[in-house]
Amino acid sequence: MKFEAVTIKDIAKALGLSTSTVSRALRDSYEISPETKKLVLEYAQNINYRPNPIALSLKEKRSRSIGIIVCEIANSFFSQIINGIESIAYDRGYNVIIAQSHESYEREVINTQYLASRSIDGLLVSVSSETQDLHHLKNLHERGFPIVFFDRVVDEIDTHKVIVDNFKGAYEATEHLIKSGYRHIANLAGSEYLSITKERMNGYHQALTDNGREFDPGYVQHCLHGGMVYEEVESALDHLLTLNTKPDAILGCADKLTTNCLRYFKKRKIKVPDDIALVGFSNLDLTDLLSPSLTVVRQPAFEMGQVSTDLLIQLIESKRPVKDFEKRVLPPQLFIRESTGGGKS
Amino acid sequence: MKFEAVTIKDIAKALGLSTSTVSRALRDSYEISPETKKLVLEYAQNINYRPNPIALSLKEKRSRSIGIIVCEIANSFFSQIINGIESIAYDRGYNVIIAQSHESYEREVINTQYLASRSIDGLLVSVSSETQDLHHLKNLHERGFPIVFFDRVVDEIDTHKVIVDNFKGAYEATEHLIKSGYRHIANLAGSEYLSITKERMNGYHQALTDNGREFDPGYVQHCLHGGMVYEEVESALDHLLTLNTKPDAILGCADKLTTNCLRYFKKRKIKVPDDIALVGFSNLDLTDLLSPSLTVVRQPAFEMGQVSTDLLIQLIESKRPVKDFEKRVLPPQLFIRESTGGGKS
DNA sequence: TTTTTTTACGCAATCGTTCCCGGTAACGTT
DNA sequence: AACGTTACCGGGAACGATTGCGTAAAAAAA
Repeated sequence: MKFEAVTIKDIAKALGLSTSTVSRALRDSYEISPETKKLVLEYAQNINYRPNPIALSLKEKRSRSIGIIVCEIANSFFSQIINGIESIAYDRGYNVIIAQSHESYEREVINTQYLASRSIDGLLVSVSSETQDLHHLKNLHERGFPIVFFDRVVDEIDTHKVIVDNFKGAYEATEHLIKSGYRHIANLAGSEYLSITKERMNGYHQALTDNGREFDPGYVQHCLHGGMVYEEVESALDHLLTLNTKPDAILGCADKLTTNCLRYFKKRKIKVPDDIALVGFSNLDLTDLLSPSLTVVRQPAFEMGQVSTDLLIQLIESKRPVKDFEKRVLPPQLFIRESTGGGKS
Repeated sequence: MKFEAVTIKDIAKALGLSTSTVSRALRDSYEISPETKKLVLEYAQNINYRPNPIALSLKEKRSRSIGIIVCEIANSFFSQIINGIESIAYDRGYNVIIAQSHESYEREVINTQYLASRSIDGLLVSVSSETQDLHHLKNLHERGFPIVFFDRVVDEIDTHKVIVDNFKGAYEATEHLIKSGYRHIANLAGSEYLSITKERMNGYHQALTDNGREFDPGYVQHCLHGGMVYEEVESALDHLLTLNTKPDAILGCADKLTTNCLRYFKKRKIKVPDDIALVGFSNLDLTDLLSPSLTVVRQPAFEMGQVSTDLLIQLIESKRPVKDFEKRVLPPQLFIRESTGGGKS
């Protein structure tokens, strides 16, 4: 079942003109008389002519679309980022194609190749939890393909990057726990390969030492898939809760890590914050409605999407190769609620 | 900064062949000798040749991509649907382009036109809350453009449709409330224009009358933007709670309607389910973690995405115009939890 | 040896659009 | 009258790939 669109040729034929003339008339060229222009424009309007973007892409060697690679769109943080990306991209006349890795390295590679072969003009990437090897992206980057990393960035590739101050976020969250009187703070961390995991780990570490606590590696548990797999969280917590001195507070370093942690506690009837406190990185819109309401580090996701897209489009539209790359750091925000014994709200 | 891809011409030149030969060799045509094939294939492999999909699209008059129009991807129900769509689409070699209406009719129209002009092969649509006029879609449909509606469907356009049994979902939820002893059940409904609103309304109505209750229109409050705007929910609830006989239970007919309802109760310190019970349509993954845990009608979102995509691709790949359209109805599922006085879980 | 068939490849058109050329009027300048 | 300008428009190549058709050489059949 095909769908026949009207082309510039149809207009030319109908009006007894050449395609060149029609094309120029439509683009308002000075070489075309006002009468002809009017004629063409009106006719085009009538039959609802739309230029074929495929043909344009072929000619201009650009598709005016950008690819996004994220782990999961069913994740508030990333869907908010995508909204930010969209808001800028559409304004600047770019289309957006989203691909999900579902935290799988393999799918990330496939998606990258797929998007690259779809002749997109640039790529916005947040790598998967599993990703260590970066050849799939390095390859593109070396051939001059515009890439911007956001949130989960990588050191090995030199290009624009947009992140939040994960160090600060984790630092403040940890310090808040300490100031609230918690003594044994565990870190439920994501994949060790991720930049965000390391940065948050450092913030956690620093907050501990700055406040005269010692950093105990035994209190750190990594979940490779960042909480996507409940069993990973379960076994991490099982481990933490069998330690000699059980932690009395937990820092959840990702959205699903935090909510699954809460789910675990609920299942075991462990009271938060009475038995154990919980603070987590989360961009969910309803952490205030959870039981108990969650103290969270919230990230400016929408803004992150906007900034990344702006940088990417700069890269795409730059006449000559860009060599000076920047790293934008956005501030996170701590919301104190019941799960750390904080105020109701 | 452009990115030069290797073309079939480059291969032809390098190997001293014509482009036709190279093309045929790559497509494994019988007209090409085994040696030439091997030569071409190996060289193509070496320089990492990928056929230009834009050129292919132009030639074949199809882009192997489908458009999706939803109100919001930052909504579990829709992001789950999108995952379902993706899972089928990618398997069948289709790309997916997502556009959000944000419940705005205007943006829906713009997005439709945008997608249509992007030469997508078909469209998967769930209309916005505001949508009444359907010219933008009718237009395409009449010109033979493949469209499949899901969730929020429209009567005026005859094509494949995939929905859940909203009547049943609302009926069972309402009946559950009645059986649980609630006497005055209000309906916090979405936009009056939406099919799902009407169907759920009917289920609610029928459950009341089947159980010897009378249907009181005063207990029905519509929110045009389906809970996206908190103030709409607020004023609806304000109204309901000033009635002479206040409702003692509420049926929230959309995800955000339900969560914002809960937010309202929390703000006013209204106890659920003691002061008032709440059951809602929701596909959130953490309704079990809310305070109180929510009794919900859950919809098979992923499956809905799969079925819709399958039908759309059938439409796209059908040789002749399809005249026989089907309406698939998927079953919803009721999960009973604390918010209606139900079991812990 | 001649004719026919097969094999293996190239030429050129095509998809929709843009844009470099080139061409032809009409008009103005010397 | 001869030439230069300007205004306006068309021809055709190009973008990357596919494909129907034509054809040379090689192989098979006569």
